[in-house]
Formats: sequence, structure tokens, C-alpha cells
Amino acid sequence: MASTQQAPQVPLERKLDDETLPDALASSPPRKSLTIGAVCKALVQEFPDISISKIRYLEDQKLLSPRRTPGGYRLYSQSDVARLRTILRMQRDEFLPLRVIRQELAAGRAGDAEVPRPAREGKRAWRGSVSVSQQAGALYSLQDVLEETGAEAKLVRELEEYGVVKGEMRGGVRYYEETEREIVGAVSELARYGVGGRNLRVFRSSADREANLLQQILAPALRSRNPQRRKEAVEALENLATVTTHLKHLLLVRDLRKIVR
DNA sequence: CTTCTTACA
DNA sequence: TGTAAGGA
Repeated sequence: MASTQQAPQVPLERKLDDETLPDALASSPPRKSLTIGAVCKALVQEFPDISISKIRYLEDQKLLSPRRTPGGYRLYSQSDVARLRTILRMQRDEFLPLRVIRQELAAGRAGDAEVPRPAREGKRAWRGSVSVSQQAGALYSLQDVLEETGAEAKLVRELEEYGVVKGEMRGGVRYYEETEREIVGAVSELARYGVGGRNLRVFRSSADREANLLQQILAPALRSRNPQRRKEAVEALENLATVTTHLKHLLLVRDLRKIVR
């Protein structure tokens, strides 16, 4: 109830004159602000299930604070929109809870102008990080794998025994995917430090659990009828994998320090 | 016609 | 999250 809404003067100067939204063609700092509806329309391309209420909700959660017209209409500046994009991407790609996003945003950039987006932590991966989506990658024969990783056949056999790599039969010959080649390479590295294949079961089972977890989370999107959404889901999976890897790395480092200290 | 807030499902 | 209501 209650509602002594003041007169919403003409909320903005020409609402959709610039609905072209050349977000890439920067250099238009303060001039044009958008109403919530316009913002929604502009973002619906990249975020299909965006909605006015959702945007308002984000404001409730203190993630946005657009200016208001004397009439109470929200006016989103370019940087507000950029910030909103960042928020939506963090939610969609990294599944970060709003409270985390709020901190992340408060503690740093992404409030104005362009978004330093790809500043993800996906640091090192042994050589050439692999991606979940490159399913249809090349296949490698045992020979190839051994040559490129410098591993011993014995090691590969061991890994197969423990189900770390499986390879696939083609015309009586076993071939390995690129990911598996990477695995062999990494394990080979570990072998030089005395870590045997039998020590890897723990890795494999934890990897399985993680894969299941991520898959469950993304299941809805992966089942989507919309191919675009599925594609995004796969990308999200990769990002998630990167993030969890980073997390594991941090936890490992922390624990190692405890031990060494 | 659009947006606003509040309340409710 | 979405939506209906009542106003501006």
C-alpha cells in the first residue's frame, strides 16, 4: 500500500535513442543513462534470463546503486551497466554467491569503464592447459604419449590399472586423448619425485567426486534446450574447474606450510 | 506505456 | 523469482 510516489518527470532524455549500445565503442562516460527497462533490454542478449525484478533485487543486495531521477526512476550509467555485467557474469560463470561478488567488487576494480574480466586465476597448468570442451581432440598412440611425455610404458600401464587413464580402442590399437596425455605427463613428473601410480587413486577418486559435483550443479543448463545455454554451461564448467583447481592449490599450499613450519 | 514500492505466492 | 495492486 502506501504510495505517494512523486511525479516521475520525464525519466530520461530519449530513452532508446541509443539502444544500439555500442558497449565496445567506449568513450562516452557520463552522458547517457538507461532506465531499468532499457538496461534489461540491452542485457537480455548476453543474459537471456535477466529481468527487471532481478536487477532490482541486486540493488537490494547492495550490489548496485544507480542514480535516481527526481521522480524515483532508476538511471543506470554506463559504469553501472558495466558493473551489472560483471556481476551477472560472475554469477553465471563462477557461481559466486552475491555476498562474495559484493566483496570482490568492493575490494577492487570493475566499478567503472571496461571490465578487466579475464583476470581469472587459472595460472599454471603443466603444459598447455586442456579444456573440457575440446572433447573432439586428437588421439595419441602409446608411442606418441611416451615420446611426448618422456614417461615409461610401465607408468602408463600402471595408470590404466588404477583407472586414471583409459584410452580407447581403435582397430585393435589403444589411443589416448590429449587430456590423458597431459595426465601421463604430469604423473611422469611426479614419478621423478618418487610418487608411484598407486598413490594416485586418491587423486582419481577426488577428481571423480569433483566432476560429479560440478556436473550436478550445471545439470540444468547442460540439459537446456537452448544450444547457447548449453555452450555457456560447458564454459562455466571449465571456469569452475579452474576455480576449484585454484582452491585446491591454495589449500595445499596452506597445509604444506603447516607441515614445514 | 513505463516504472515504483510493497505484498504475496 | 515473478507478479498483482495502486499511483505517478
